[in-house]
Amino acid sequence: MQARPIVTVDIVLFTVVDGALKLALLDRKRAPFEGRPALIGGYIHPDRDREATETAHRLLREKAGLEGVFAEQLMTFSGADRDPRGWSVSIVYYALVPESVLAQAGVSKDLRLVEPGAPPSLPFDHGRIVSAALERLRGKASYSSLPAFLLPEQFTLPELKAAYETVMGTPLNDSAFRRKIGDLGLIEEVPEAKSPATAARRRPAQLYRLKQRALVAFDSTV
Amino acid sequence: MQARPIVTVDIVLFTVVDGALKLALLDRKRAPFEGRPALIGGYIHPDRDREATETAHRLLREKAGLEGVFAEQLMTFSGADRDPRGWSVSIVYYALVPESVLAQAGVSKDLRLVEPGAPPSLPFDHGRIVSAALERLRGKASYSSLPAFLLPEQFTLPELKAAYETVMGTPLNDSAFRRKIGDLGLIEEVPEAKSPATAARRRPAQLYRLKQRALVAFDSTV
DNA sequence: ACAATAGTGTCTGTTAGACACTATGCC
DNA sequence: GGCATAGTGTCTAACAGACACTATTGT
Repeated sequence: MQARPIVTVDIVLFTVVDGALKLALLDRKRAPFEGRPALIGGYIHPDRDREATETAHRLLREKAGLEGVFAEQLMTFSGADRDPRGWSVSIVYYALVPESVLAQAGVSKDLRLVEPGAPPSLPFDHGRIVSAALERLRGKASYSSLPAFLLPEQFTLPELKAAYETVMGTPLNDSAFRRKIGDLGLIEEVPEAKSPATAARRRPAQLYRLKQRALVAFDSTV
Repeated sequence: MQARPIVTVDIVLFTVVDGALKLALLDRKRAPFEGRPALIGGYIHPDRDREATETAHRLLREKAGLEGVFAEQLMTFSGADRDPRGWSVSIVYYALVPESVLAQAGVSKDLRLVEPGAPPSLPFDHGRIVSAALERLRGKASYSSLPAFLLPEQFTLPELKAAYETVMGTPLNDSAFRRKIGDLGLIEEVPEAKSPATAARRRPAQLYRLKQRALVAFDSTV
């Protein structure tokens, strides 16, 4: 029997701050590359994780203090050269979290938010992984309600539109956006709920949330 | 340090026979599930494979006698319960091969071609894997030249259209199909080449092939 | 000439973007 | 009333499906 490869899970964690997409990194606590910012990652614990998805959520909890975050498998990177410890496999997830959640108590203050398009030089093949995650996020955003996971549980359509624009990097047409969102049928009105008409704002907006089935849909694959 | 999971690569191999999509299975040579038909699979050999994609191609070569087949990563399945040998990770690829290649000398005669929509009961979680592969194939076919990999290197537009229809399971409009294929820009005419006007056929058709860049595009991810 | 398949042109209904318009709140 | 943001209605241009038409071969 051959030696088995090392198996890890890595997470490309995205959020939106001030209308800009950000990538969350953590400084590595151990060799190799100790002290350098890198994707959130760790070993699979066969005795604690029933599945790699559980590893991903455990890592988000233990390393970042994040609970119940949206995460989906991106793809698996492998090879002899990507990790100095030897032949390795990394099952990579991408995750989306609202900025408001990052501000909550219990969430790691060590998370570094960087520009995902031009991140600092990253260890392993994490640079390539981030590129692949960005591409997937953009590709999938346009025909799904993915960007909603960057917002609080309840959100207005203008907020959702801004989240799409941030992810895609291009402005959208307002009425076309509303039509499309309606056609997708993934979100629903929160009855009787209007956004607070805060300070500079004027007319309050209708609040929406993801339909339950939309959440379920995202548990399965691609 | 924890025990490492078992790491395997499995391949969902598709072909088209008489206008019907088929899934190729191999009888397992070893326990567990010895003798039962299953996906083509095997261990990563860290000393021989530089990358999981190389494992996939090596398995296609060693177990099925297939060389240079189109293969792309689908996703990774993992967990404590999917393999009786213990906590396991399977990096799954799907592959497309023309029927003509399966008929060549050197290709394993043990390949069993079955209906992918209703395959025999499969060991491990291979049933779920096949469903996911079918879904991906259908989802991706419509905006790519994927079905061309089910055809010989040179093919006519009517053949390509038939391949699309087989994969998608629905008839397509002819002129719309030609427009779309042209817009995608993934195939090119083979200069001066017409299909032979065989027996029952009348007017010969222009031959096409995938552009080189289309082949490259498929090496990267989703 | 005719049968059969390859390939093109055009008509039409649907959809996405542009943009002007109305609606609702605070001051 | 004025201003800012929310939300709607409508016009138009691009596109996909339908389908009739032309083109090219073997017999």
